[in-house]
Amino acid sequence: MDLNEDFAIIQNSINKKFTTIIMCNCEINYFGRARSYLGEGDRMIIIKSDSCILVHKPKGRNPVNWMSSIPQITMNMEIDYFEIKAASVKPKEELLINIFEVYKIISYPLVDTEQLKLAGSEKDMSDMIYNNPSLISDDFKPLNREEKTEYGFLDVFGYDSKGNFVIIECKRYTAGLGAVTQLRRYIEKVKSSKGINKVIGIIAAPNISPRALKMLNDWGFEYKSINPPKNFKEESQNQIKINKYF
Amino acid sequence: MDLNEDFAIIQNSINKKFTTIIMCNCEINYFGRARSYLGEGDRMIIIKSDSCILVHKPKGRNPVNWMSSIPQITMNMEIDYFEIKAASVKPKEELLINIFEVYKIISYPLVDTEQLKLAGSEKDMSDMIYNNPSLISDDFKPLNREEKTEYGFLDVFGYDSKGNFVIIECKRYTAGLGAVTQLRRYIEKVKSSKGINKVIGIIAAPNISPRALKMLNDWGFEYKSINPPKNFKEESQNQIKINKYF
DNA sequence: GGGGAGAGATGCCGC
DNA sequence: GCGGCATTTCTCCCC
Repeated sequence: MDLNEDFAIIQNSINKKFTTIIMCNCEINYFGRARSYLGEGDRMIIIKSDSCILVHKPKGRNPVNWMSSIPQITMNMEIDYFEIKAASVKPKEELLINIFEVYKIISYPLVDTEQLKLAGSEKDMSDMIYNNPSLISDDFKPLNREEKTEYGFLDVFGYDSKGNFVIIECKRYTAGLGAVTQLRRYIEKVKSSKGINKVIGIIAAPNISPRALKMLNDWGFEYKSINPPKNFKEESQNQIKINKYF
Repeated sequence: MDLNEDFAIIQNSINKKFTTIIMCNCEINYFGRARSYLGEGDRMIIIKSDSCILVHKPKGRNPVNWMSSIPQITMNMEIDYFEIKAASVKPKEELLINIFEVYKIISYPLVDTEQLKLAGSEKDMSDMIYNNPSLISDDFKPLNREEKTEYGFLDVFGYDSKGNFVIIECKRYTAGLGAVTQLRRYIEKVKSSKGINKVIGIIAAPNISPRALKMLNDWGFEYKSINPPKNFKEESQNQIKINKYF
């Protein structure tokens, strides 16, 4: 196959909005949020029906270059190569792929109406704690979870039998310094905004790093080892907004 | 092509460590850091020479399922379908793809020795500030950049003519609340560890969110609008470790 | 190997 | 659209 033929096949496939895969020798320039250049080598180019375009090297999990949510992809035939160009206006970005040789092309219309079901997210974790407050302590009474407030995003909050306001920050993986400063920020804001002093801060995570634990202790907060649930489930939606509580 | 033939082609391609792409109808189960299920539909499966495996839906930038750095990929032929299984021990994970129909297969040995050159990262930004301290102020004297210390990762630090220690936190995009708490943590740590009080904290970023700016002002820190450089360059490597300064 | 932090992060959701 | 934040984040780097 010569390059003109490859060019026509690819252009036709993109026009029909088929999933298109090109294995080729190419060089790549990117201008936009950053600037990148990748010299000549073999790569796999994926162009999807929603005009998102990915370039993969022969190794590694992530694309080396990409562009998504762009209005259209244009192609230009030159003498010794052809160019695939993807451009977006906001953010102003441009991806230019010069293709010198094409090894393989796939063009096929894929149909997929299914959506991924996923369990084990941080939201599942906060739901679990909300529905099973004894995981935190016997006298924890949750009010709501996953609530976005002016001072931040509270995973779970409530109060205990001593009238303390309780804020729980969940992490589905090892909690680090960032988790502790996040919790600290929420607590400071709740204290100053709501004018309450009796606030208990808790990190709920499968693990916590040593330095994060030290910082947590220095700030008088608590750590509770909890794993995210990994089963698919339904749960009730009872909620009490934080602003209704005060 | 029947399924047995597809099975053999794919197994052979994986064994030869060729880049392998399969367009097919399949269902997917994932067990590991989370749990996911994706019902029957058309997808594209990418298996690279380093045994990383990606499953893409017909739309979207990110893979719907994936697995990387796994020792090997195994395949099993069943009656009406065949299974591709990727398993890792740490973290304990398993990806199971049941393939019911194969539409297209590519198998090709890609060769790519080039590496991406990239400009415009946060490191480029801190390098630029280090080499052009007047971007911050006329009397800023940088000591080092990108230094990992016991109290955190300092993008750029130095001192001014009044003897203030200056810590700069760079962000290549809009600085948010997290950037401010990060800076605050570094400054608190420097103050308590080094016993110095005259510390100036600066966020250097193209933009800053209103709430982050308010928090920055509340804490007495400063904001300097600086854009990351987007040109390839070389720079000098003169450095002074923070521990040498004190 | 664990921990901390960036990434052209992406994606989601709420204001 | 911006902002805040999770992600099976991934990746790099350093202890």
